[in-house]
Amino acid sequence: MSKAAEILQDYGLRITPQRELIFRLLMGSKEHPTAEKIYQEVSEVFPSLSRNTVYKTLEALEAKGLVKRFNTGESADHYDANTAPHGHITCLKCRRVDDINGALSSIMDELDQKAESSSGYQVLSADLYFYGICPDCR
Amino acid sequence: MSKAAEILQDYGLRITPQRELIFRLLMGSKEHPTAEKIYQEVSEVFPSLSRNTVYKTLEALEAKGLVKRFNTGESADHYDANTAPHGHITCLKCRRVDDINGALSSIMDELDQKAESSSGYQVLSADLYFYGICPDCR
DNA sequence: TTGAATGCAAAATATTTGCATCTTC
DNA sequence: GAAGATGCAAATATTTTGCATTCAA
Repeated sequence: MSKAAEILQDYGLRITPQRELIFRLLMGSKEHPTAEKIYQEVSEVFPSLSRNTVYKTLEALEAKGLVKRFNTGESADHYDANTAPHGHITCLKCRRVDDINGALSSIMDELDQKAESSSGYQVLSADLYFYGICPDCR
Repeated sequence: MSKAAEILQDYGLRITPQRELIFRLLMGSKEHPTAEKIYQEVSEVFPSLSRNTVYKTLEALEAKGLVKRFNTGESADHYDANTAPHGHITCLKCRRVDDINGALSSIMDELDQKAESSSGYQVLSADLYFYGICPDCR
């Protein structure tokens, strides 16, 4: 059984070929694909795949916390199977989205605390989005 | 001439009653309304207002940097006339969105630098979104 | 008076829903 | 066998586009 399938099982999700491939693709990608991108890739393997299944699958994965959905200012949402807290950076020219892992973790706590004390909210999570120009576009 | 109208003029935007009211409403609001919310409020004053005008107006304001558009995970985008860098915090229960002003500014630079050196991007801006439970919902 | 703003209708995009069929457990 | 997943079609929600009319400068 694939790693993806194991995780699905651990989280009480049924293993179907479509679902496993969608999740596997997300786990193995650093590209934060949109639902449409996933649909296009997976439907090459399962030509009968419907977008509905992609959305339902992503919804199920999101509900279990296995993927995270986010938006960088474009129309379509992006999905990410990297569930460790991390930031994202979007290139304003080519629109690619990269992860910022680790580098920020030391400041995150401080950030959360300041947000909490200044807002009066109980802070549960934070999303950090950076915008700029990627190395390739410069 | 209203403050809002003055700013519109300064930025080379024509002053129309609809546009002025939309911008005035955004400047005077701490509620980060959606396009639909703005449409509903402004169409009470101008019953013939079309959504198109709201979107076009927001687009013009955004292009001049007078308002900022963002998304907190819901379907509709929010608009904010507070253009100074600041964070947002969304209540996961009631979905209200508050500003986090000032409190974070001291860390922002450090954050940008870490993002820049870890990603190789040239960082131009950052958006910080916090999620939690607001004082009223606790 | 001229270029931009408005309003209406229709289109485009992304996502969700209803439901019948099929599959996993 | 039952609960859940899939796929198709249609619906919804948000935003954009085309175009004729009106208005601000």
